[in-house]
Amino acid sequence: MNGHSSANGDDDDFDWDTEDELEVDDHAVSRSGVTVPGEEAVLQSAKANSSAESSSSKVTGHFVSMGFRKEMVAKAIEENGEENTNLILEALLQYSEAGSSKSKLIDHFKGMGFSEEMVLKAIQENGDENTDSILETLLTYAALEESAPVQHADCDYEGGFLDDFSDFSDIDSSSDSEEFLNPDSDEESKLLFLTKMGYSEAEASTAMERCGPDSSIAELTDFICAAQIAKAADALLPPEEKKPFCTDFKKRRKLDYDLLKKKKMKLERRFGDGDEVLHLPNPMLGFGVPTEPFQRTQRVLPEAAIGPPYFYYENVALAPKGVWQTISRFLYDIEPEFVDSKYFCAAARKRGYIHNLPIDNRFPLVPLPPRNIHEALPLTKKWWPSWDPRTKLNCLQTCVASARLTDRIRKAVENYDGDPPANIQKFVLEQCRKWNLVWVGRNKVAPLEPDEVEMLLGFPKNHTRGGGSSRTERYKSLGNSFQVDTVAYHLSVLKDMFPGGINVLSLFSGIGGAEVALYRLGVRLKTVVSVEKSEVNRNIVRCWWEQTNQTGILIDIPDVQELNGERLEQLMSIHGGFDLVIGGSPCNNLAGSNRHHRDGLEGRESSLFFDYCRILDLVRCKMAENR
DNA sequence: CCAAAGATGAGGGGTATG
DNA sequence: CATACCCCTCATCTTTGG
Repeated sequence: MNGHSSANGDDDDFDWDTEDELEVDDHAVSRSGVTVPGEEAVLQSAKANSSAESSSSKVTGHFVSMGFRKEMVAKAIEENGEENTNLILEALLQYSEAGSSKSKLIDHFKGMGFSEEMVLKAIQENGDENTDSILETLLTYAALEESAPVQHADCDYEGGFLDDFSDFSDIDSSSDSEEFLNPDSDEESKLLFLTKMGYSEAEASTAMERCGPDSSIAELTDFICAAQIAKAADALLPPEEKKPFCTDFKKRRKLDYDLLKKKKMKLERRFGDGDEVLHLPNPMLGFGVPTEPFQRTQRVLPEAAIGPPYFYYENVALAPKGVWQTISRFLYDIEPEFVDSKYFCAAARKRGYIHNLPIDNRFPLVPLPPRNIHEALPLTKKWWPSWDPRTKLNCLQTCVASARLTDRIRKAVENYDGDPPANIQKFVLEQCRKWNLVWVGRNKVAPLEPDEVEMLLGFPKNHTRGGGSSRTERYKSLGNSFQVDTVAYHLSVLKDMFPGGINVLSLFSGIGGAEVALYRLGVRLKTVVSVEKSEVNRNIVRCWWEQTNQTGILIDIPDVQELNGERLEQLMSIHGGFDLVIGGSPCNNLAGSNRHHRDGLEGRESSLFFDYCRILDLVRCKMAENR
C-alpha cells in the first residue's frame, strides 16, 4: 500500500499526483518489459548500479524502498553479496515478517504457470503490493519469450532503469524528497535530481526544454516516461499499429497508455486460454434463495477454509476477468456464491459472496420485502405507461439522474396524446433503465428518493437521513451498501448456533448493512468492532446503534491500517475472539460504471481487499492459538 | 465578499448473452 | 453481430455560511 492509503482521508487531499502516479505504474511495467528481454534483467540492473558512485547504498535503498528493514537488507547483502539482487531478495523474503504473504504471492503466480524465477523478477520490479503490475510484467515476459527478442541497442535508457523506477516510485511517499517536487525549484536542482534518479542528462534536459522551466519533477519524469514508452512501444508493436507522432504531450501519453492496455488485454486473452474460466451462474441464485425452488444445502469446504471464525466477504459479481479467481484463491479457494438481490427485493444487485458459513437451514427475514416495482412503490403504478415493461429496478448505484434528463424525457413524451412512437419509447426506456427512473406523474419520471433506496436495500427508513449527511452522500453510502435481506438470508444460520450472541469484526462497514442484517435476524450483538473510514457513515451506524437500544458494545475504528496484530490481540483478549468477520471491500476499481480507474483488484481502493485477507488471517491465527 | 461544501452534468468500455 | 448492464469519477457550477 502506498503512503496515502485510501483508508485514511479522501482522495481530494492528493489530487495533484494521483493520476500521474497511476500512469507511471503502467509505464514502468511496459518499459521494464521491453528493456528486459531475458533472464539477465537482474544482473543487468545490478551491474548498472555498481557502475554508479555508491552502489552498495543504492542496492540497500532499493530494498528498503520495497519495504524491508534496513538491518535486514544489510544482513542479506552481507550474506549474498550485492551483485546478485535476486539472491538478496530471496533471502529477504525468507526472513521478512511479510515473508508469508510474499511467498503466498509467489505461489499465486506460480500457480498460474509462471516460473518462480520470472515471478521473483517481476515482484522485484513492481514491489509486492501491486499484483496487477506484476501480472502485467509477467505477461510481457511471456510475450517476449514467444516473439523475437528486442534489440538492446534500441534503448538508451537501460542503465539501472529497474532500480531507478523503484526509487522513483518511492518519491511520492518519502517525505524527505518533497522538496524536489516543489515546482518552484530552480532548473539546476531539477536537472540534478533527475540525473540522480538515473535518467541521462540528455533525457533530463530534453524534458526540461519540452515541458518548460516551471514544470514540476512529476511532469518531467512523466515526460521522460512517455518518451521511453513511445520507444518501447515502437519496438514492441508491428508497424501498422504505430500512431503518428502527436505533439500534445498529454494526448500522446494517453495514446501510448491505451495502446499498451490493448496489448495487455490481447496477451491476457491469449494467455488465459489455458486457465479455467469462472462462470457467473444464470439465473444468479447462489446456493438458493427463499423464493425459488432451486436449492443447494450441502457443499464441501476446503479444509483450510473451516473456521473459527466464520467469515463473509462480498463484492460486485461483474468484476473484470480473473478478479474473482484471485479473490477466491486468497480466501482459501472457496467457491463464490453469486446472488442477484432481485430475488429478494425489487432491485437487482448482482454480487459475489465468499463465506464459510453452513448453507442448510437458512431462513429469510420477515416480512418478505416487495419484489416488484409496483408493490415497492405503489404510487408509481398509476403513472406507469403500458409500454414500459419493467417490473424490477436495476442496480441501485451511487449517483442519480440529473433534472435535465428527466425534463428531456418529459418533453419527449408529452408531445403525444397516446403512446409515443417506437423511437421515443426506445430512448426513454433506455434512459429509465440506465438511471433507474420511475414514473411519478403524467409523463414524469424521477430518480428514487433516498428513503426509497433505504427501503429497497432493507434499511430502516431515514437510516441515513440527517446527522450531517447530505443528499448526495446518502446516495453514495446507500449505493455502496449491502442488500440487507440477501445478506441476512446467508447469515441466518448463525442464529441457532449462537443463542447468546456473537462478537463481530465488521470491515468496511459503511452504513452498517451487516449489523442491521444481524439485528433484524435477532442475533444478539455482543461486541461489534467496526472499521469504516467515512466519518459520516460511522455516525450513521453509531446513531442506529444507540436508537436500537443495543446491549452490546460498538467500537469503531476509522482506519483499516490501524488494525494490526497488536491491536487485534488487544481487542480479542478484552472482548473474546470474533465469531464472525464480515465485510465487502471497495468495488470502485472493479465496477463497470467506473470510466476512469477500473484497474481491477490492484486499484487504489479495491486493493483494500488484501487488508481484509490480512486481518482475517490474523484473526484466524489468534483464534487457533487460543484453542 | 470569499472559501468550502454540495449538487450537477458529461462521460466509455468490459463482459456476458443471444 | 447487437443488446443490456454496471456498489462510478471528474470538472464545473451553485449554494451556504461566515
